[in-house]
This record gives sequence, structure tokens and C-alpha cells, in this order.
Amino acid sequence: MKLATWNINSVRLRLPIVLRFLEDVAPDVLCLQETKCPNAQFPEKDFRKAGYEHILANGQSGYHGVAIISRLPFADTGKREFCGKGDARHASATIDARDGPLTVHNFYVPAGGDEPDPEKNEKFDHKLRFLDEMRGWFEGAANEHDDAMVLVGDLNIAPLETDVWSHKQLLKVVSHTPVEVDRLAAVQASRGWVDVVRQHIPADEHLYTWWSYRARDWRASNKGRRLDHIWTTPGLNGACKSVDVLIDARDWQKPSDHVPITAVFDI
DNA sequence: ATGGTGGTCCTACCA
Repeated sequence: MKLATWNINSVRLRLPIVLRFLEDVAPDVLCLQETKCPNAQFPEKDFRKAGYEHILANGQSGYHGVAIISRLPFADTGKREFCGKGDARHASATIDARDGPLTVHNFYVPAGGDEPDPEKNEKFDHKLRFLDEMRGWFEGAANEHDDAMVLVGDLNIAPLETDVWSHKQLLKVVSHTPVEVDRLAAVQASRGWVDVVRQHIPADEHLYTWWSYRARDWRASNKGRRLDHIWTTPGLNGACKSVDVLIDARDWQKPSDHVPITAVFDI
């Protein structure tokens, strides 16, 4: 089973490159973030025509929004609201994989603004509270199919030193500050989540999934960050056979500032 | 130290 995640920064504007990705890479399941699309306007017909008949959209106008697009049917779906804000930042679907049900959680964690101080910056405070709520939810959630879960999405945090172009220069930049890296580690500990991307690509290699639109030449300056992630519960450990970060997608026509990541599972 | 680009939906706000 091939699973992909991609912060698309408007699914309607970038529909052509999403369809190209589905054709070229052919994932079974694609999780999108920042769809910026109300559910009534989600381009379901185009995805159905491409062979993806099972679609779960959790969107809103203008901001945020996530979606799960699948060739495999959903046995169950969910959407959870975090921090009581009404933001569309989570969707989940249980898929009937070969070896049994697999629950996929798709997240768009708040970016957190510019100032990494929760006292001065409400957005950073929201980011930390969102992560705390994620941790608490996974600690308490006994109703899920315990040992077959995948968590993907734009977590807006680059946890490792090699997940950013300069660890030293980004220590006080939101996305790489110790306080948020620690909160993310606590989310990871809630279920023993395994970072399968770093299982396949060693931590001594720099790896990024996002490059700012503001760079004159993103590839030349290469000031990237690894903000997008694929985690699994320990029960799936060993099932992930390969991962891929499609860096070339950053140069596709009218690109997103994030690139897709895929993981192949023998399940 | 600053501003650089790109999205939504029309005026700022967000990334």
C-alpha cells in the first residue's frame, strides 16, 4: 500500500499538479493539507475520474483544510476539532488494507506565527496548545485500532538538526525552537509513534519538504525545512518498505511550497 | 535589519 502526504496550498488552484502526481506516483491514499476549499466546492469529480472514488474533505473557506483521497474504501471516517476554534485541521479514515484495518490520521498543525513566545504571540500559544491536545487525545484514545495507525501531515515543526538548513540559525525561528520540538516529541511519545521517513533516510543527512516562495532560487539557496511527516504506531514497525520525498515537485507548474512524501507499506 | 512571494477573496490576513 502506497500512502502520500502533501501540503498543497489550495487544492483548486493546484488541481492539475495533484492529478499529475496521482498519475505519476499512483498512491493508494493521498492526504492533503491547506486545501483552502469549502467542502461543497471540493473537486471530487476530478478525483473520481482519476480512479480515487473515496474522498473525505474537511475544509473551510480561505484557510486550513485537509482531505483524504483514496482508491481503497473507508470503513470509518472522523474529523476532530482542536482547541475549540472550529479550524479544519484534522481528518481520519480507516482503510481496509490487505492485512486488516489501517487508520490514517491527517493533520495540519498551526504554523504559529513569527514570535516564538506564547505570552506575546497568540498563534504560537495556539500551536503549543494544539500539540498538547494531540498528545492528550492519543494517550487517551483506546478506541482506535491500536497497533495499525499512521499519522501524516504538515506538522509545521522540523525536529532534527538535519531537518533544517542551519540548526544554529533557526533555533529561535518558529518551526525549530526547542519548546515546540519538545512538545512534538511528547506527541510522538504518546503512542510510541515511529518516524518512518527518518528510519529510511538517516538522521545525518539533511532532508527538507518545504522551501519558501521568497527565495530567488530555492534550489540554489536550499534553505529548506522538513515540516511534513509520516509516522506509524509501533505495531507497523517493519511494514514500511520505502519512503520518497519528491523534491522535483517544487519545480512543477505553479508549485506548492511543500513537496509530497510517500511511504510504501507491506500490509 | 529588512523584505522577499504566493494563497484567499476584496481587505487584510495568513503562510
